[in-house]
Order: sequence, then structure tokens, then C-alpha cells
Amino acid sequence: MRNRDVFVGLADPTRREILDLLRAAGPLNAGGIASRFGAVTRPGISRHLRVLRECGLVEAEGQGRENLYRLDARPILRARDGWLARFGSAHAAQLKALRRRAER
Amino acid sequence: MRNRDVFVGLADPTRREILDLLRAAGPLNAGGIASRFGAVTRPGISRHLRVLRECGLVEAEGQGRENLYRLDARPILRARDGWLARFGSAHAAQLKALRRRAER
DNA sequence: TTGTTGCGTAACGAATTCGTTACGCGTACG
DNA sequence: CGTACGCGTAACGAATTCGTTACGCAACAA
Repeated sequence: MRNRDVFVGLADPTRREILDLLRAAGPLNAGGIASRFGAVTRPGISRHLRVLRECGLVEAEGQGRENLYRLDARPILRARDGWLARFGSAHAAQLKALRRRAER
Repeated sequence: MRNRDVFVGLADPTRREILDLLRAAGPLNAGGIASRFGAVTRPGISRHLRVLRECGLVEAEGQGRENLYRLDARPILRARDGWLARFGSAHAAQLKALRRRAER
């Protein structure tokens, strides 16, 4: 299974909707997820689920012929506290510089 | 100018590197940015800068024939405090559920 | 004015993405 | 056993992405 970047997983609006759904409704099987999407067919959702698996954002727990998908938010948290966090202080520094310039 | 999603802007590693560079080194002109990338030519960087502009992650301040690019971290902060923030508590809830299950 | 420099973009190719329909495999159920 | 169901995936098309090289325009320099 290919290993994908978290940000790639988040770049598609349908995938973000899937993550939102799993967060709000808890674990669901593939068909249950697909039935909530009018604009995308079930195989399309299945492909999105595969990408999400490759990003580690979702974990498939197959039991019998059904396949329960569970959200794993840890990659999101790692991104937030890792790469994204650097830009919080960057923005603060930028504001401070602007304020300093305004005072002159 | 097309309007693009922040997550699309962040999905490419070269673009993240550009943002990192602007954050660390302050505003730079296009050539100055491109000269730090061995693997991508200047027109390639120019296209990435366009995408970043379309995401609002970068602002071009043209003066004379040079073009200064400045980081704008606000879309990143909006993403962090908006869509991404929902998954912080999602993870906490998930942990709580796991702990509750472990107690039984 | 003439040359040079910095930058954007058109044009093109290869690869990837996102959606579809068609199919097959394994599980549950009558 | 035979049938129906749930799911993944192959195969394909259209659109997009990411990189290149070639070119052109405006600004500065000589």
C-alpha cells in the first residue's frame, strides 16, 4: 500500500466530507458512507477511502463481508502541531513587524 | 485569478518548501526563491507562486521589474482554527471512548 | 538607443487524479 | 446449494497537475 502525505488526503473536498462524516457519526461501513453522497457513486467513494487509508487518516476494520471504517485523527494532529504550528508564530512576528513599522 | 482551496496549496511539497523559505527568510523576489531549488527551474517555481497566490498564501508586491513575494499565513491559521480544530476534540473523544471501553 | 536582466506565460509532454461502468470474489442467508 | 448482498478493483475517459523549453515584455544600465 502506497504511503501518502496527509495534506494530499485533505486536498479533496469529498475526502474532507468523508472525514467529517466519520467524526460526527462514528465508524461506518463503505456503503453507509457512500449512501450519503449524491454526487459520487459507491466505487468513487471506495477509491477515496483507499486514499484516506494510504494517508493513515482512516482505518478499515473488516468483519465478515462488511468493512467498518474508523477515523484516525492523529495524522491531522501531527500536521497541526508540526508543520502548521510554525506559521502561528510566523504570523505573530509578522504582526509585530507591521506594528513596529506603523509606529515609525 | 482563480480562487483555490488552502489545502490544495499545501498539498505539494515544493510549495510547502517555498512557504517555509518565506517564513524563515522574509520577503524574496521570484528569482531569489528559485535559486534555492536545484530540482525545479525558475518557470516551475513561478507557476507554484501563482498557485500560492490563488490560495491567498502569498502576496506579490511588484516594485519596478522585481516582484517581492511575501508570506500571508492567515489562510493557514483559518484552516487550523476552523476545519482542523474539529479533529482535536474528535481525537479527545475517541481517546475517552477507548478508555471507557478498557474499563469494562 | 541598445543591451541586459527579471519575470511571467504560452506550448507541450508525462503522469496523476477523479469520476464512471462493468466485473469478480467472498460472505451471509433462504 | 443457490441467490443476493457488500465491497474492492480493473478498465477507461476527461481534466488537471507538474515539469520542461522557448519566447516576449517591461525596467534598468551603458
